Amino acid sequence: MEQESKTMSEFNNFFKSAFSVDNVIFGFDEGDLKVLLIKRGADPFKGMWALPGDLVYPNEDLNTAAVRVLEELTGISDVYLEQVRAFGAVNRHPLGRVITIAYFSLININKYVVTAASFAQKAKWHSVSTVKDLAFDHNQILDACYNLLKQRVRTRPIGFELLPHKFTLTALQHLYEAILETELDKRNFRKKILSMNLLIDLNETQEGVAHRPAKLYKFDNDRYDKLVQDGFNFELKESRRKLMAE
Amino acid sequence: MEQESKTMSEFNNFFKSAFSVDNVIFGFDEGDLKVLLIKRGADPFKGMWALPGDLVYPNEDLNTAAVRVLEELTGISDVYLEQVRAFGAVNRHPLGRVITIAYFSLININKYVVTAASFAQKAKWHSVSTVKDLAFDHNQILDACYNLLKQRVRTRPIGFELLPHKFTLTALQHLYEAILETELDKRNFRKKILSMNLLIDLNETQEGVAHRPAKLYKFDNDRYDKLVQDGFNFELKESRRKLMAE
DNA sequence: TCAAAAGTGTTCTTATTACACCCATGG
DNA sequence: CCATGGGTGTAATAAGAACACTTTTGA
Repeated sequence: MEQESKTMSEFNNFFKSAFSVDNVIFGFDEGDLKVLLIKRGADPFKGMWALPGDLVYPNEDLNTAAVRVLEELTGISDVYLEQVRAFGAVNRHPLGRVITIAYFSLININKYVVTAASFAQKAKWHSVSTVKDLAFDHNQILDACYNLLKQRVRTRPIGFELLPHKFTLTALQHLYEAILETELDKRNFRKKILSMNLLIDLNETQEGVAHRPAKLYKFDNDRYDKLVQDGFNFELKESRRKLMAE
Repeated sequence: MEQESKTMSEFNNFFKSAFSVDNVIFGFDEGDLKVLLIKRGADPFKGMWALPGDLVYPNEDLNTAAVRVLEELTGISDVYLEQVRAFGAVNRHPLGRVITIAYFSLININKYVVTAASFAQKAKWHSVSTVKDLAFDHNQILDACYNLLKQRVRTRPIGFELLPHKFTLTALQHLYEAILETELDKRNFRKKILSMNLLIDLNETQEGVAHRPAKLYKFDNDRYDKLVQDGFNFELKESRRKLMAE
């Protein structure tokens, strides 16, 4: 950062801008990857769907602001949250120079509670695959966040963040298939996932399903924390059968 | 982005902040990964080394500002440049609320020309491995950029950006070894690199070296552009011998 | 003729892929 | 007893890793 050569008045000119955070909140439901959007109640872009976000308070860290936006809207905190990048095109905001820092977060959609904020802002889950025409540059932001999610999910075991505490291997596979927009081979998927020893077999099964009940697992946080230090790999490949068929 | 519920005066309060870009400019010389730093001539942090950066002009895109900083300092434009992320801790800048957007760029160090700006700012190349005690939060920024570089270099063929137009396979291997801080097996490295068909054999050799002269290659941009569309993989692994020896 | 780096293949091991049938439950 | 999804193993292929000697040049 370098402003030595600027006069004080020049320097002050720069302080006419603001920054915001926008949060791409992902959830998983009915075999489908969802994103939480709000309907704008005022101009600009009144009536359009937009990513939840807010201006960052003068004495607030960026991450804190992103957590706050999430918490006010969903009632949830303590979730997976990651900064993606800044979006700062000059004309991205009609009311002034506002750059935004994009985050994505992964929540277990069942924990979502309708808060006053989400009610007032008409928050609603949308299938990621069908979202279009968002306010501001939010389509671009969503694309960037979704692309990073695809990459992350192949290289870090963060998919679990989108599922309930107890889940079946089939649910996990469907989650990966939804995020990666591909099909995975069931046996290879299970072999790979189980060989990582990141799942704990709960010795419980589903109840009330009209077929053989599946075993339930939970994610092994302790073991994961240990593995993280070595930078282990967590890579998933798609079934070639489906690729050939295309 | 959401500021519907704020009054105009509240809204204006937010416009008391500024943003900057900081650019981690990497070069490669004498088998060593370098970063271009400037010595600060004024407070805050007078006399300390810092990343080159500047406040973003009110009518300037973030990327444009990053390119400008690079060009003013080095005389070079049209290089590999990528945004890393924003750094926005409340107290990261002593003079006010200034968030910064970090970029990294890769330049062929031989193309670097000492500009008036770089002279005035006492710009100097430092070995990345020995940098310490930078101004502001620039150590943190450098770390983040270096980590992303390590990842990028394993998955995208961008290493060539740091080399002269014509280079030897050994030079390329040394570059990768310097960036990844590891040793690579010569035969496996060559096999892998050549099997990608991203290098063009120039049918030329080094001159004036006191040993068997190496063949010169250049990067095949056209072929790379074609491959990019499929999202091909470009992965390098280190020699296990060295890992075992540790 | 020596020093210094260039160049080159094969074997072993590990990881990935393809693939099909029986099992347990509820209705 | 049927429909539905759960659960399992093996063989073939591909990719990665280990490893050592000969070649070419300038000094």
